[in-house]
Amino acid sequence: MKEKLLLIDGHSILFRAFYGMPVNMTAADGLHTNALYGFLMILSKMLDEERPDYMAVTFDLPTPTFRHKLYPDYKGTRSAAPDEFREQVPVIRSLLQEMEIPVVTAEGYEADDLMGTLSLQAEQGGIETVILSGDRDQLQLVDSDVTVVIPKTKGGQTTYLRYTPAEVKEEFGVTPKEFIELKALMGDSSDNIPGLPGVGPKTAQKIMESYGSIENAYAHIDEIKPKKAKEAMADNPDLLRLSKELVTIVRDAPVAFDPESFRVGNIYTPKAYESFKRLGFKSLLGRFEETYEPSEVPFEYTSVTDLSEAEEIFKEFADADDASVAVLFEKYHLYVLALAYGDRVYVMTPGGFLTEDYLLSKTADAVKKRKSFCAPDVKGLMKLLMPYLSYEEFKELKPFDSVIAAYLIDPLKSDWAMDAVSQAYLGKTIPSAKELLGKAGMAAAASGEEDALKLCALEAYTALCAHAQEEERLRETEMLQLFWEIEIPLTYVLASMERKGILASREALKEYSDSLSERIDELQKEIVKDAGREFNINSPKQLGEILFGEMKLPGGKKTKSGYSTAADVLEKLAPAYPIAANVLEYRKYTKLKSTYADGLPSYIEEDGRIHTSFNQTITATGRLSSTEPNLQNIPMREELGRMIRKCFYPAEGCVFVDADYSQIELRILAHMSGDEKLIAAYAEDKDIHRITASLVFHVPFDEVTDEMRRNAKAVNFGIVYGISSFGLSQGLSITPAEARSYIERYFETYPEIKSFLDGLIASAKKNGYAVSIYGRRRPVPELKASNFAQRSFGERVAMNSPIQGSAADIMKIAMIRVFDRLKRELPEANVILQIHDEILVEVPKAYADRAEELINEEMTRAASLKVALVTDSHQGTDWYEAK
DNA sequence: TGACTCACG
DNA sequence: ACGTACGTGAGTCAG
Repeated sequence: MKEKLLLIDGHSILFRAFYGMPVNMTAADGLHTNALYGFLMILSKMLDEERPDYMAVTFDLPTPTFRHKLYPDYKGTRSAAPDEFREQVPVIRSLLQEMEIPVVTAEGYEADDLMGTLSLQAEQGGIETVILSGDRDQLQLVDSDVTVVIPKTKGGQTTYLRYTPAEVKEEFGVTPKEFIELKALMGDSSDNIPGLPGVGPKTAQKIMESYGSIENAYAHIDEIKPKKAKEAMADNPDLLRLSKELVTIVRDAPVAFDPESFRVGNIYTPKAYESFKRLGFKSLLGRFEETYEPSEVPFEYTSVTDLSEAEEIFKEFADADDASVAVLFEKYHLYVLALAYGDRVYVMTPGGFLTEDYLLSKTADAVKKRKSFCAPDVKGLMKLLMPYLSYEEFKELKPFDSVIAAYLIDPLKSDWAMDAVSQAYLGKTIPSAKELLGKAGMAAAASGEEDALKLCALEAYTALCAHAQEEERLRETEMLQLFWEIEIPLTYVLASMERKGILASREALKEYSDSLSERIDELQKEIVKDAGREFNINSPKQLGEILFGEMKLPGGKKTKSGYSTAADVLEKLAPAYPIAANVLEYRKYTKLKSTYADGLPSYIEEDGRIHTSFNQTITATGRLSSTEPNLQNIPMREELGRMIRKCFYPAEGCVFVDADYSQIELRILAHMSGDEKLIAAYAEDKDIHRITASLVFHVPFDEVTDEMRRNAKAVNFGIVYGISSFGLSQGLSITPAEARSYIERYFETYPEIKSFLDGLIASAKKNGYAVSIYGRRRPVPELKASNFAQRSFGERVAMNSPIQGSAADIMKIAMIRVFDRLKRELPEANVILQIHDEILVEVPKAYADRAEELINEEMTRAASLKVALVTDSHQGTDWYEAK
């Protein structure tokens, strides 16, 4: 078995990776990382599959090469690569260095020449070579010892084309050696190699096939077929000679194959681990044999068990200039408390004289005394301190939440945690919670394991160290007000909602589940009967093969892994094919059963309630999200699913009051755009979709048909999502051309909306971010992409984010005000859920009317816009009835 | 773990 | 010509 050398064309693979990956991948500091990530994926795949003994990566240098001297216009047609790409080039060089992979360059030569030279030297040493490149420029090097591999991305899947001499011959009809002259004849527009005027790939191939070489072709010049080619050859011998010289890869460049330094070693080095982590390549970290936990961050913490010592520490904490508090807890039980101030970090766990009650009450007293402090997770802290700290007292505090601050500054990173804060603001790598708690999770903290104490200490310490810089960044980005007046007050509201939870009936869910099972069984039998054999209906792969492969239903391929069986595909088939209709119904029922009827009971706690988590640092637009379980996607649109809401009910003697904003996003659009017609339409307080239809289709209000209204409604939605004719055509099942005409008519009707939306795109392009009414920012890096699809996405995001983000801001303000008002005037009432434009409140029957009035009042007053904010509200003895 | 599907606003 | 509606989270399958 011969030894093997892997040569990588660094620039072209990086470039290929750049277009193969979404451009919105960035590290915490905003550096684009898509090409880097793609490069590393390709690299690791090649190492796995090729198992080379030696490797090197070659790069061009920016200085002119001998080819430029021959022909000053060489590569002259090339336009500059996008900035998002260029910033990644130096980073890949340093990553390679950290991975101890040799990088080869030479003044005056291109990467191709270096690969040509190294592969020749390898060949002479009895070593075979695999060249990995993003383009076909190196095919002339292919021989029995040299293979060229080209990654090809198709539908998200990367495959690798391997070129041996046979494959070159098959695809281009020439041997690799002849490929040089083929290319000289046809030229190359990307390198601006002239070639013969009027001769393209077809003619060039024909000439090479017939005569085998340019020299021989000249010998038979009279026979050459297309007259144009003959004349071109006769007229331009010099040009052809030049072209050949330009395309010929040099095989004696001043570089040397050095077996010692090219030997493949462990590329997963400690330094590379550091960088991968910094760049956010989490999925690659698993490849490191051991975790290279860096140079420990220089910090020490002291474990405190002595009561008098603790007293002293709480006192010092209360008096220090700045101070930080972190907790590890579960279900309102404190496991670990860490206090940091000055250069000290103290850790305490409940036990002995330091009871949980003591620690929490002392912490509450201390923060009340000092008012201002920072914490990695204010909401979590409040969930613990709530019994010791009233809402009135909370309002006096200035708790700086490190993670919320980091999220506001970079909301595209949806998994902010303290390790990321440390990386972004202190430039230091610290272990994540997951790493330190290990498999045991919070149980490690419950049992007081050393690593759990360390985690808590590290988080408190990091919050303290990052505080000043984060606050400064909030100031620079003009988000301090958003932070202090909306996000921070909201933490207490959310803590209260999560603590309270919502009652759910196990029995009712079980009954519902059983009723679904009956129909599921029927449908399954029916589907299997139609299919002619047993198969797993839940497997899209198997289902696709049955429907489109075996049963030959029309509809063809769509996804990368086979046939699409998504609802919109099956809906088209349903009228003609009962099996498609049955699968749709089967999916509806199994979804309801597995996700809701069978999924929810496991979240019901001893108090009979489900305590969801409202996450404040996930979404790109400023909305909340709900997890474990997600109570923001409980079925609503169809009656069958909606029945699940009967399983959620208020406490004994209470009712639900549910209030939602009416079309808040469209109203925000009216406000932000200032469009007079839309504002007037809302002022009349009539059906907005009908008014839009009337104006767009030029018919009197009362003569608007249902179809016209439906279309107008879809256009209204489309506007909010960032309109595109294709998207609207999908939504309405019409052609893009028809959709385009609807949009045009819409913009004729509401001209100020058109200019407003254009302005949003322009502003996001100029600033690099979209911004809500309250100054919430969302970066839109896609706007700079050279890829059309990505850029279009950026434009839609630029139009949608300010609207969705402002709606989120207003809802957050409303929640704070409703909560505040209820605390003061109806403390028996509890806000328990938020579903984006809706809040659900549990209140004793006797106060329900008062509560409803008050909720509506605070929600409608939450912002004063150019149009009224309107709410719809209901009362009920379960969620179904209240909505 | 990622792809697919589908529940919500 | 390119390829899409905006924002989420969870269950399931399959490699």
